[in-house]
Amino acid sequence: MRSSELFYPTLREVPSEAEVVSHQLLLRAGFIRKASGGVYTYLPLAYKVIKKIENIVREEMDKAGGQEVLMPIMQPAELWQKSGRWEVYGDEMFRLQDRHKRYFALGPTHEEIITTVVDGDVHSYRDLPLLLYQIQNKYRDEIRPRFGLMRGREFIMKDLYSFDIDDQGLDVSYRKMYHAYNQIFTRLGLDYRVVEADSGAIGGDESHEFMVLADNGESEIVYCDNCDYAANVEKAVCTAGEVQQNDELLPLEKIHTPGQRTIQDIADYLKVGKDEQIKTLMYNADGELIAAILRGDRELNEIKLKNALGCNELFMASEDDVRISCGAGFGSLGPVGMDLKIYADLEVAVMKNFTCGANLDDYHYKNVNLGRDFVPEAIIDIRNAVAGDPCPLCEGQLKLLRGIEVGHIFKLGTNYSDAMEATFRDQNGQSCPFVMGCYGIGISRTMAAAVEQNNDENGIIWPIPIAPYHVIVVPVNSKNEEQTRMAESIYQILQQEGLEVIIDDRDERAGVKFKDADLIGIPVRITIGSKALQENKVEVKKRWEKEVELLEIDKVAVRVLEIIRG
RNA sequence: CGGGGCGUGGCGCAGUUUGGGAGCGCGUCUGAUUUGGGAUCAGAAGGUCGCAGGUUCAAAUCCUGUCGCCCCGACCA
Repeated sequence: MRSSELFYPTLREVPSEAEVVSHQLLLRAGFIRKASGGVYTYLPLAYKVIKKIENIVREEMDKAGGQEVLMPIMQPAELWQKSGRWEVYGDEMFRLQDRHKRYFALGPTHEEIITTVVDGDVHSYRDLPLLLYQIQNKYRDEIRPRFGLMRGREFIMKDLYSFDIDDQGLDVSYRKMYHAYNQIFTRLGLDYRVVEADSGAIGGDESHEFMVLADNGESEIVYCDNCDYAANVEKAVCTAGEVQQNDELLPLEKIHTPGQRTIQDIADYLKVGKDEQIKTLMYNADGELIAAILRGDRELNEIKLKNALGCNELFMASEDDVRISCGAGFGSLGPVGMDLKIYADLEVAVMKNFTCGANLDDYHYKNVNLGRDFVPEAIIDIRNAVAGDPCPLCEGQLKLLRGIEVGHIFKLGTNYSDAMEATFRDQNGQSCPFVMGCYGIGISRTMAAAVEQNNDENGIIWPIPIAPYHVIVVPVNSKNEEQTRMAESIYQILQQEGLEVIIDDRDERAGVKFKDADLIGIPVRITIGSKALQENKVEVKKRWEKEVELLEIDKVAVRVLEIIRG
């Protein structure tokens, strides 16, 4: 491809709307343009990358026994009403009406459709397992689209749905996908981790997320420095820690603490450590007010609390509600004498003589002890894991990383097939619901994640497997015929070797060409300049290294192939 | 939806406080000189100041409404 003909409008300045580096670079390098919030056009370079990612995904899905289908984006409301998700999905689903006023959804996902199709034509256990997948646009009216392609309202996704006879079958399908996903992200050339995940609203008992590591990723993950354990912080198992054994229980003491509201306030005022206090958080769980207590320096994990309570809706209570039932405001709450259900974090059970609010404004208790001064409804794991926590599996310590969730695999079980009444006949002629799994990869997000992980101050550094082109040939001076001729010749040779090549044939100064080549992130650059050319040599430079190699012209193709093909 | 901010040539911004000439840098076009890291000089084109009302002799500027965008929070691949 000739630069002069390639449509890649690069920008010198950063568009002000872009905050994160992947968004900035994809805009600056002429990969994407915005149509509307969270909706983008993929220009030629971006679409090449997308297709490369898709093809790697496609190959691994096929290898794992998947069959590709294409499903409607516009889906009738009835299907969603049947599964119950027409209501559940709420404002996040795009809805539209046809001329007959019939409702449709723009598919945010395709469980309903695929389950209906399979139910219609798969009637026997003999036809299972069945693995069907699609790669296409999906739509979610995100509360807040952001970070360019990272969280769009229209995005490209691969979803595979597995249909099995029973849980054992699902285990097999799940493991196939787990393996395929590892193959995929390895082949994409990305640094990633698999973590145990919360399966969220979709339900199911096992779930893993595939995280591309990036410093400013949206998700926090913990991993063990000694074993294979890794989990989303939402899911990471926390342990109780050591009991403070030799401390005696001291008598409860009520202390006047005027104006002291926060954990920090009390730490300063009473000279007690944050880890010697407990905080009391009030939640509304399906309409019932409950208290969650944990060590003063810890953060509550709402997902863990929600899972433990088994409730549908969980949100922080208003201060007014709290005052009515506890008699005090947020800064002075505590479990002692509280008339609500109290859920204590595991750590609270091993603390002794701690400090907390007294349910009376401007008063706190000292030397509170669980069991003696109050009895919780349950003692459970409800805090966020932090770096330095003990690994739940071994003697190691947990470390913290940030990542971008690019893949997520779920065991759905019979949640959808039950709702959709999708069944087959087993060996005994019994009608059974399909046992399902669902396995997603955010294709467009993966492109953004790749940029997020691979860039420097000059631009993108594409991993070779997904680079839009392998090589860019740059004659330094476009007016120099000898250089131009040599550039054209190398361009031809490399193409004949099956490489994807750009030749920068524009009448631009060398600086402009170098800047653009770096910005769009082509892995290998071949520079043809006068000095080297006199010795019959050209420069080969890898995008991710500073050094250049001076090579005889007839050695260039071999060297480039070596770099690209490994 | 709550909080904050922004809409002015393609991009980045000033001008709005205190109403009266629509400006700057980059980019684009023409010509010349340049050619190893986003050149220089000379010239040129390009804007309903997001949109709709209102106030005023006069509105980018003041008022009301509305649309869009960005950031923080709850949601998620």
